[in-house]
Amino acid sequence: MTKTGAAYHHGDLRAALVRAALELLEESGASELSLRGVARRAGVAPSAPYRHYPDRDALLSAVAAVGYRELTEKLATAHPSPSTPDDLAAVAVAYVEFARQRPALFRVMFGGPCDRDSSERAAATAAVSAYVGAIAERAFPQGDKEALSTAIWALVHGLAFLHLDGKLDSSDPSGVASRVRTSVHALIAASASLAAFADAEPMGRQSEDGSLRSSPRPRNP
Amino acid sequence: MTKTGAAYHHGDLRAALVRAALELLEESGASELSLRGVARRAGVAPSAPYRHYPDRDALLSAVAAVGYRELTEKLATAHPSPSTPDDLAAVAVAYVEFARQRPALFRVMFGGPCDRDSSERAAATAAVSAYVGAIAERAFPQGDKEALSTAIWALVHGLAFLHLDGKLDSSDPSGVASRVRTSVHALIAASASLAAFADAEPMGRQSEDGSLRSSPRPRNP
DNA sequence: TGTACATCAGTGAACGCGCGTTCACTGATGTAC
DNA sequence: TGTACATCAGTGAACGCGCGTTCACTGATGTAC
Repeated sequence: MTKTGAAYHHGDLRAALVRAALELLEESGASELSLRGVARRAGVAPSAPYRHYPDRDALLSAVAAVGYRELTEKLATAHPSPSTPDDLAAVAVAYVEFARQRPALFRVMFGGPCDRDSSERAAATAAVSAYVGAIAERAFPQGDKEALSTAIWALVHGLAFLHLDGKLDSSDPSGVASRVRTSVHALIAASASLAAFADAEPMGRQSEDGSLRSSPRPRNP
Repeated sequence: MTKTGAAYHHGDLRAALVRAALELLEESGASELSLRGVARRAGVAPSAPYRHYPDRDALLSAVAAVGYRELTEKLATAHPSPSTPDDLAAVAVAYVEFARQRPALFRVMFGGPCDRDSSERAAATAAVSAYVGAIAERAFPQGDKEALSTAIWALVHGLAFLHLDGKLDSSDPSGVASRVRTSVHALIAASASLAAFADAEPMGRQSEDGSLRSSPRPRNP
């Protein structure tokens, strides 16, 4: 196992290929990856990858899986256990930032159908879902958690794509961030008001504003 | 101008190519379009399209432009001038439905960067934006309209993509629709409560915010 | 410790393919007189 | 109304390209004795 230098036996070509693919995505900005291109980048014959991946799709799935893991990490770094709206907004900003900083990778992760996929990729996707779900669980202690976590994920995901596609101006990072924060706060406000009504019944003011519950629960005496 | 049959001179190859491309997208489900494939489908030599489009990208942009127009139409059909949350939700459902029914076209429209594009495409994109903006204008008469319209667009766009990518289950159309409705209502609720606070006059009934009531409205004695 | 050998992880040539684009061409159309 | 001719909108062969994948191969590694 030669640690340094390119020996005949590479050592860990499997991982090196994924690394090479990530580099290409990072550099080119284009999300099309060719097996040959990746092999070239890894300094290896075009046929070498077939020792480690049955075909191109398998390699791509491995790349996507790494992307999911890194995204999850980035979100966790933004805030390890978000509970306030500000915390949540910070996580949302991190999500969109990830998409903007690594658009090609993001497209590999989310740009295409995911069927008949590698279990590695499926697992990594599930992890992201679970993570978002957990966040929502904490942030929306009452209310229709599933609906709210879906909504917030979709909101953030949509913001990411609209910026990526140039539908929203993303030339100014801080502008992007504040747009994300504003949107998230708007969505959370709903949950907050619901919570307020749920907890604090006395609340004479605009009580009928309770009309706004997304899933009308008659939790009221 | 031979109306029927394939003469040497096609008549309106320009439009026929776009039509052929749309058909291919519809049938294959894949969003990759090749110029040669489109020409083949239109029953024409591979070089013929060059009479009408400078290159492949130009044709793709034309296709995307048609997609934008059709999307706008579909939204308008869902509700010509949405003002209540239910109206808005109906439009949102139409948006996601469009994505689900024509995933490949949707990807052509939103799947890639949009820079240096045909003016035709840019104009069509702008039209969608404007349309969404106008809806938001009506639906959120007070409050930060721009933020809210961005948020709602992103929410819906994200829902569309997550379903497309299999991140959310889209096997049951009515399930999808109700998920969309719930999410939209949740977001709108925020706007309503914010508006209520903003106006925060003594506030007997929230009479003037008429447009914002979500469906289960007057549930109060 | 040294040798024989199986297995592993690469090589590199070759395959067939479809692609975008170009080019010289030609058939059809429309216009001027 | 009929003819000459320019222009338009196609054809089809050809270009070079990079792709995914296969195959027989070979160098390096590790294991059994």
